[in-house]
Amino acid sequence: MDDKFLKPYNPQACEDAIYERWETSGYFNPDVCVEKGVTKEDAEPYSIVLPPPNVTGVLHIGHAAMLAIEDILVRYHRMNGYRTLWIPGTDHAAIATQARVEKDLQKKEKKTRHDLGREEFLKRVETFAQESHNTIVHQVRKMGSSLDWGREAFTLDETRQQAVHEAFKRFYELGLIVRGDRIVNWDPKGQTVISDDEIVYEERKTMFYTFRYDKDFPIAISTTRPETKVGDTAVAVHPDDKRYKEYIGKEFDAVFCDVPIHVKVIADNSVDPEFGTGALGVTPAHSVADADMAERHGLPTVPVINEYARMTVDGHLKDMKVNAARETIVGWLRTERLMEHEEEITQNVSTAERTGAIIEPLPKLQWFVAVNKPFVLEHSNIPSIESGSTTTLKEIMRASVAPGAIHITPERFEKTYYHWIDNLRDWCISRQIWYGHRIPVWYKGDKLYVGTTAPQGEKWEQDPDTLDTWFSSGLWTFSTLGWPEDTSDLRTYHPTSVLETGYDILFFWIARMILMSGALVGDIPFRDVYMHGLVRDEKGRKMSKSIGNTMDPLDLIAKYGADATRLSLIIGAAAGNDIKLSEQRVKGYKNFSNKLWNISRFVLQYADEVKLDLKTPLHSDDEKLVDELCELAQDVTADLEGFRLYLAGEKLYHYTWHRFADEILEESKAVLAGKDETAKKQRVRLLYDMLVIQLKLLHPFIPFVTEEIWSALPKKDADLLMIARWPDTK
RNA sequence: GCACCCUUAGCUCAGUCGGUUAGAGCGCACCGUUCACAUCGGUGAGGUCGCAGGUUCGAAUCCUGCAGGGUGCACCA
Repeated sequence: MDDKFLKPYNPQACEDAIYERWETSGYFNPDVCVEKGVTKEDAEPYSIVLPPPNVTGVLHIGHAAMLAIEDILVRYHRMNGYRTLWIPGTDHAAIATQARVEKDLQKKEKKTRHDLGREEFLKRVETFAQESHNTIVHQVRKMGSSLDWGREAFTLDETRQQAVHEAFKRFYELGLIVRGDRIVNWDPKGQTVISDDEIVYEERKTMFYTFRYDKDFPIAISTTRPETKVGDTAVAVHPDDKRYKEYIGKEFDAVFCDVPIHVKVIADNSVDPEFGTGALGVTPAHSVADADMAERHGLPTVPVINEYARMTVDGHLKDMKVNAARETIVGWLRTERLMEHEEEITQNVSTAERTGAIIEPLPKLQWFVAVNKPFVLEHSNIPSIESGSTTTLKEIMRASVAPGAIHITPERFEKTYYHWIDNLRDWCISRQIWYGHRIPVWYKGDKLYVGTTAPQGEKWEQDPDTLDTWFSSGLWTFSTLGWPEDTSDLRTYHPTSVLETGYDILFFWIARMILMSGALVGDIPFRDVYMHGLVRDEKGRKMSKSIGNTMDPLDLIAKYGADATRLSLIIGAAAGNDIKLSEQRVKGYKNFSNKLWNISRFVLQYADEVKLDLKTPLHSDDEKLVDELCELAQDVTADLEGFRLYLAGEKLYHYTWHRFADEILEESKAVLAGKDETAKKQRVRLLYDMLVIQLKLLHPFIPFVTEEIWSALPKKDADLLMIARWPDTK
């Protein structure tokens, strides 16, 4: 027996060396596995792309959970002989990374990005991104992740750049990317457009004012934003509202707080006659709903607020911030005795997720992905969409999540997904930031060129904007496999097997990958979606820096080992359910590693003593014990296939500790201390076999300690446990 | 407003989509320990499965309603 068993298991002393052994073995790469006969060339492929962590800093505990889950799936399939590929990568996270660097710049040098200029600023961001990348990759290795590092990708590297340009070009040619002057969500603090999904609604108390534009105006209107009323071009009422019927179609002039306005009274079904006065001022330039109404009625659009959330009208409101303008107008309404009613209401205010600023809806010329526009999908493997048929991106998204295509675990998220699709509007993809994929469009006068490289000839100016970061991450399942080239990786590993991620990112990312893959590859991007929950603190609060309750995965690994950290994130975490993590839990699982260590010590000690011989027949009474373990193996296998990792982990934990150690080993002591040499040999062979099976079953969950024990086994069917055969469950 | 989820032991949660006396971990109480392991072992207490109905031979599990908690989407000016 190896002397190392005389001391308690010490993860810190073993883990790095074990990872090194795995990595140099080359088995993380399926091609090597085929080469060395670990798996067959025609074996079924199994692939996962790692959801790329943002290069904004360090990994958090949620990433650790993600890595643990995916590594379990990957190791399990590798041990089952699949050609198993898990691709690593990182995400440039355009807006988040840029914001992070800008913040540092402001803090340390008191400079803005404009002080440095585009080129110099981008260099800074790239340096930061590189450092951040290195930290992340180190952390990912620490978790024991069996990723094929030779295939590592970055959402902003050269290969992915090509994929992005190609994708943009194809979408443009299909008419799915359009440029338009539409109302967008403008973040006045970040000075960029953001998508609907980057908005967070916050409940706030606001005053709700009811007033008239001027003394002679026949209809009173209500609003929470009086400052936008200088941009009104209509008053809308319900067509059946008797109170206002006589005014429909009439036009009025008024001077509203020093600003001359011209409004027409229109009838529109979207107006709720019960709400407020039943009449609303229509501001086509600063409200999406009003813009829709303006389009229906052919109303003019009068912008009155600019990108800095200041008023653009003439008169004494000019250049005022919107809040100040609101106060001025409210004061004016009161003195003029135009105010009829004021009350406090709670309202959902749209704020930018990244900066916290209140969103200002503004009309801007931007690029959009048209989700409802029909186009011909040349080639399709998506059920219910035939090759060459006319469809829409929305239809692709809907049809892709269905029996025979993508299955989401837990299933309830499928409903949430459909619900979201139904409410989906065109996706604004241009951003006024510098870090990211520059939009592959060039302008010269009124000419426009869309291509993967700059056009020939002089004086072409590239669009200064960059793409929404989700545009490039949407391509992730196939851009990592070499698309748009027709690579063997792409043919073999796409669609990928599973996409595993947190449920908070279902719409941002999953829906977009389905959209991209459907339109560009004509196929689903993955067969299964597995969603894990949020890791919360022991009181159930979200972990956040401001509360100070974050847990650093590297700290936990340093204290308790990667295996314990992994188990604590798996057991008790059913799909889609949040998990409450406390350090005590992690500590408990460290004890488990040591328990397994001591079990091994006990068995190996006797294996030495009786000169273990695997040809020794089992005692007939003992077959029941083997059957019982096989039943467990069957159970665990079924749980892994069904994504019930928490159950599989718990069953193994329980069996090893409370059945195998507490009962089977305890009962064995009498035999092993006895004088019947044959019985002893039989019992040792039994225990050894059972230990080997347990090590294999436990390996995906706690790879380090099992591999470390494996290296000390006198007899085994593989050099490394990571490529040993999964126990035959029959 | 629309939709989804949750409510089971003191705490955190399972209960694999109807089937015998409802389980685990932690915690608690008591006992034990000359050795694989104190990073231990044994024993035990503890549950009207949120509430009220219904379906069924049988319900923690299915249906309806109610109460409390949470999440997503939309949003009325």
